[in-house]
Amino acid sequence: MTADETPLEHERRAKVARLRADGREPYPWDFRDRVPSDRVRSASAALAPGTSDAGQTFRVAGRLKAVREHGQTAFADLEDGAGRIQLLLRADELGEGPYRAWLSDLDPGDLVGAEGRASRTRRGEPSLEVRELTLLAKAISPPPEKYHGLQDLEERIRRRYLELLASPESRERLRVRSELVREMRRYLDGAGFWEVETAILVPVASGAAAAPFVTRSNYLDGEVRLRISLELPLKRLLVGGVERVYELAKAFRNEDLDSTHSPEFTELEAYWAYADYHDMRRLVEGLFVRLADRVEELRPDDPAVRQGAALFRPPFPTVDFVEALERASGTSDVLSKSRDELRDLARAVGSTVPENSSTGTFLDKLFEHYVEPTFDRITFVVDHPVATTPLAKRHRSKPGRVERFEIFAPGYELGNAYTELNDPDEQERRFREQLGERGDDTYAYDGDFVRALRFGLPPTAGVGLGVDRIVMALTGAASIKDVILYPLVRAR
RNA sequence: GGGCCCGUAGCUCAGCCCGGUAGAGCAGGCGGCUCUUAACCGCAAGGUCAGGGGUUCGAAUCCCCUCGGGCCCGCCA
Repeated sequence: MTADETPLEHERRAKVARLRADGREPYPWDFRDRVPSDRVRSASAALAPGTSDAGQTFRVAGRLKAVREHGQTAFADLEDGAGRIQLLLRADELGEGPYRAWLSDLDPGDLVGAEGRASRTRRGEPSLEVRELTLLAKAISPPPEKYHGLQDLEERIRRRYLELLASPESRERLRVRSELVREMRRYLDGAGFWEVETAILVPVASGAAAAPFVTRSNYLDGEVRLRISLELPLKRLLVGGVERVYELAKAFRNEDLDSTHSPEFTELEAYWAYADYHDMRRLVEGLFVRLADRVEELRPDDPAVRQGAALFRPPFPTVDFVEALERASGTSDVLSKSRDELRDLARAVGSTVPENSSTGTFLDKLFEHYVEPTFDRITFVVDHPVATTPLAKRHRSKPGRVERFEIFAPGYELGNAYTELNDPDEQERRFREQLGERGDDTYAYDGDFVRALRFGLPPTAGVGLGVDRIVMALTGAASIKDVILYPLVRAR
């Protein structure tokens, strides 16, 4: 036994050695002409129990899930991407010697190819009556327990492959996410948006107030950061004449992981020239309907999905940030309160944000405390105070406000959109006001972005959506870890 | 950062309160069985009880520390 080998693994390595000694390759190169297992299943369905169809030969390949030996007959479950099919092995069909050899050489977890004919057992189970069996890859380590699977949450995350191979449900979650992301792209592609990729490694992490990951470039002989949002590079593209653009990719924030936050998360940001936030709301609502339709198409019988999809169907309630906050908190004239007054109000409701936080931060804290918990459906919060949103254009008719909407699902934020601020001097002023008010959790000052605005950014609407959270809400996932394949874990 | 909880065989879990030879099922080994499907029956095997320290005649069990994880709260516009 090698140092980290368990007795089980030792046993299975011995089988590999036995196969090789026998001239049979335990890791062959290919297995041609296989069909998905559901083809066998449907061919079997037509048969009478206890019969088989000698007319057609099928070749299937997949993972061996269970072997039920029964003397001169044995049953095995083979699982592939299309599902599960039972293999029927008979000593009189395979020959006593080969039959015995197969049963002693094969273990649950092995990848095998099988050739045979469709049949149905006496009890009616669709099966493949096997004429020939080929080991395609020997599993040295045993799979998780066949009935309970892999339960330990830590193991499920650290060794995602084990969860996936043990649980069709986890593979299904992965498929649904993949299809939903594809649908987002299809929707924006169809609306004439170009998909682009902007830099992940940046000199200044801008576009949001969050702590970046800092790393080092040997080439630059200095620090670089991982982006915390996609916003500013995308808006620069509109200065350059690109009119509709989106990026669907990861952003990184140096923060804790909990049920709704992950230090690396997937964002969808889209920018649309010659449009405002009313246009953007229509675009987003159209996307939500498409996603709701798609997810119900994918999982029509899943009650959590039915509930999730229903959330994403308009009409959505609209809540005015200031009115809602004033009503819920019993405070009047929130917009004319000083930073210190707002700080005291936030303190009074238990917020422990730093003393020197910005006016916008205190307003957000108050909103979070008084209004957010009341959302029981997807809600659009609109027209935030200017101080909360340094990159948004001031409201055309409501003084002290910006043209913005924020989208909330019950329990967490899904996205954020506004008519983009395109006045370079006002942008510079707004950045500096925040910097002046407070130190480290403000938006990083991106001087080059202000310089870009001086060349003219068209009137523009932009949106940022949390892709992981949208998938959560649509599928009824309780934790972001259910929709992110590899959440950040400590090395062990 | 604070509080509570968890870590026992490859996997799923008992045992911990109230200290006294470390258990079961699955998987694996050997034997039996020609229609099972969490197959079944018999036999044998499998352990750094997360790690370290302490209390005790004796610690998986009680105490302390460390590591990893979970949940809640805080922080993260």
